[in-house]
This record gives sequence, C-alpha cells and structure tokens, in this order.
Amino acid sequence: MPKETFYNLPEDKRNRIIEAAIDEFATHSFHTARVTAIAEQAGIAMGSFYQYFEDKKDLYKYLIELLVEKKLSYINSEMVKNKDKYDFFQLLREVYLSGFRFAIENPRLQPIGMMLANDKDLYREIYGEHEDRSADFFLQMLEYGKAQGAIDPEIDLKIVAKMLTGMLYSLTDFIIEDGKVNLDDMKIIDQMLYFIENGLRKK
Amino acid sequence: MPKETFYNLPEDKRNRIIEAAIDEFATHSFHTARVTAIAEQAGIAMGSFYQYFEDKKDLYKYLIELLVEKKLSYINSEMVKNKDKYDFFQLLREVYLSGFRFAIENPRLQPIGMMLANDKDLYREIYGEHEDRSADFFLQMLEYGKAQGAIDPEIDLKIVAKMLTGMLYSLTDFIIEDGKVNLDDMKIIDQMLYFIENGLRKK
DNA sequence: ACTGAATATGAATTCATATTCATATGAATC
DNA sequence: GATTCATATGAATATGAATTCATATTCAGT
Repeated sequence: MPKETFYNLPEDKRNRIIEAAIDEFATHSFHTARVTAIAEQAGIAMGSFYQYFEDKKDLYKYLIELLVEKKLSYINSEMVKNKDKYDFFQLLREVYLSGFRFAIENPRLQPIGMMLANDKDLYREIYGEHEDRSADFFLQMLEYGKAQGAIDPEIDLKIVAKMLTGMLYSLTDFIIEDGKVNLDDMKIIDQMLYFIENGLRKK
Repeated sequence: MPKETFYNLPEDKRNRIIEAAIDEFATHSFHTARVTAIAEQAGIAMGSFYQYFEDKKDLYKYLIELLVEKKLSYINSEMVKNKDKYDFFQLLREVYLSGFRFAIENPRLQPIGMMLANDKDLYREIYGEHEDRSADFFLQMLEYGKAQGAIDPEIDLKIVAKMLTGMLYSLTDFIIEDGKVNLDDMKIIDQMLYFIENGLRKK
C-alpha cells in the first residue's frame, strides 16, 4: 500500500502519478514497466516516487486495486439496475455489454488486466491461491440461471463458466482492437448472445 | 535464426539446450527468462550460448518456430485422417480434441504460446502485421462449415471465430491446470460441443 | 604428432534500471 | 526569526542481467 505521504498529496499531483502509472503499465508488462518513465511523465523526481510507494510492486498492486474496484462497481451498477426486469439471458447480455462498454471507455485498463492474468506469479502474489475470479463470477450467474430453470440442466456449469470467460476476453480484445466497432448497433452483442443462448437454453 | 554452430552440435547437446529453453520460457515471460538459467540447466557456458545464437530473442524465435510446427503437424494429422468421414461439428470436435491432447502431452508448450499471444510487441515481431492466426484457422473451418450448410447463415463467422479461439484457450488452460481431467471420458469435450453445436447449427 | 580452424569457456564489461541517501525546501509552530 | 517537521530532489549506488572477449580446448585433415 502507498505510504501516508501519497495520500497527503494534492489531488492533482496524485492523479498525475496514477495516470502516468496507468499509461506505463498499459503498454508494458510489470517487469518492463519503468519507474523512471512514470516519474518522468508525472513530473516528479525519482526520489519522490519512493516517498510515496515502497517500490514498483507497491504502486502496481495499488493500481490493480483501483482498477478492479472501478470495473466491479461499473458492472454491478448495470446489474443492479436491471436485476428484476430481465431474465437470465438478458442479464448475461447486460454483463457482457457493460464489460465491453467498460473496456471501450477505459481502453488503457484492459491490457493491464490481461497482462496480470498472464503472469501467474504476479497474480498469485495479489490474489493468493484464488485462481480465476472472472470465471467465478460467471459461475455464480449460471447457477442463478439454472435455479431459475433458464439453463439446460445437462450442462456442466464450471466448464461453461470457463468458456464464457474466455469468450469475454477474446471478444473484448476484438472490439478494442477493431476500434471501429460501434457497440450501439449491437450487432456483435446480438451475434454473441444468439450463439450463447442457443448453446445454453433449456429446451 | 541460430548460427551454423548450433546445427553442428551433437544432437544430445542441442536437445539439452532446447529442453532447458523450453523450461525457462514456460515458466517466465520473454523478458524475465534468463539466458543464464538456460545455459546453466543445459550445462553449457554462457559464452557458448552466444556461439549458437545471436541473442536471447534469436533463441526464442527459433523455439516458437519449433513449437508451431509441432502443433500444426499434430492437429493436421488428425484433420487429414478424418476429413472425409466427419461432418463439420465432428471435425470441430477433432480439432478441439487434438488441441487438448497436444496441450496435455506437451504441457510446457502451452504457457509459452499463451505468453506470446499476450505480448503484442513480441507477437508482431514474429508474425508481422498478422493479428491472430488461431482465429484465422477457425474462420476457415467455419466458412467450410457454412458452405456445407451446417452452420446457421445468420451468424457472423468472424465473431464466432474469435469466440471459438477464446474458448479453446480458456478450456485448454482449465484442462491443464486441473491436472486430473481425463480426456478419455470425453465429458468435457461433449459438454463443450453440445454448447457450441446448439449455438451454431442450422435449424 | 602437427596445425589451423572451429568451438568452448567464464570472467570482465556494459547496460538499464531500481533504490537509497544526503541535502534542500518550505510551510507551520513557537 | 528561529525551530521543527514533512516533503522534494536528483546524484550516487546497488542490482541483475545480457553480452563480449581474450584465452583455452577440441578436432579434422595431413
């Protein structure tokens, strides 16, 4: 965790540091990211950095925490808004949709999460034994859907949760890279949902 | 590419180097992998390493080439064997199945590929502009399936290709991590196929 | 056995970066 | 205005590899 000094900083400077760190970690893995580059872009002296954080990893963990919090609250707000109105598949649609929206609105955060997911050592250092939080989230949703009778009971939810996670990541990547995908025309979402629904729905 | 010297090496030593490199790159990203560790494990002097390869990246590219060749030939042989006998979905099943089998039989190669896929700079350095070869492979298969009339023509194949790729990666990861998954009982494959078929099949 | 070319070696060097530290600044308190 | 305390600074140092290089060894051909 950052030192007291960091929290005492004027908001403006604190934000500059956070922004600089996001830029650096979005374009470099944890190991290749340079503290120097962050300090430089934030306009602080090298020494100051170590006034605020224990070391590079300290800043990184802090950033991940911010990022997760931001994403979770983003998705949850969509969920909460629609919980009652929608059935399972519509809810799933909202989850994917808010996931995509989040990625589009925060394009720099996406690669940070991706890189963390692929660095198992780092991941473990942050989340302990816990293996895959995204899959857990989908698993919960699926169980809810199964209980509602929306999902074919033949299906192994753990496997499907993994598949849904993988698809979400790939598609998010696809959408961001493509750049020109317009979420509002919903075509990509509909395609995806069409596919998933047919795969899961109870007949 | 490795230097002539490397190819002149006695097979035993050459293999030791390759094995050591696989071990190192399977457990570390390109940047955190240490040439020192590779030389040490292979039982060669640091200096020798640079007799065989230009630098770390040279070895890495060579390794990726080996790996891709191995995997492609593995999958193709399954495909070729079954091309005529099976319909699209059975063919897809074979592709996934051989992908899983390959990963199980070569567990150290899987993480190397994963890490490369997530290091866009490195990926581009090896494959140029070309974005995602796995998705391309699935796209081709899907087009074949569509032409055969097996796939719902409403579906956007490019999107589905991305989804299939993401699922393949996630599931492979799942299977390897789990360790105890027994491919022979095929349950996981059937679950997956059941899901995919219902999502794609022409009605 | 002799010789030159290829190959092997690991200590020394280089390089890029993280981290520390002694000192400066500046604002609040007396 | 002096004293204290928190914060800022960037040059100096530490670190951890990658890479080089001068020297030793091996080997094939004679």
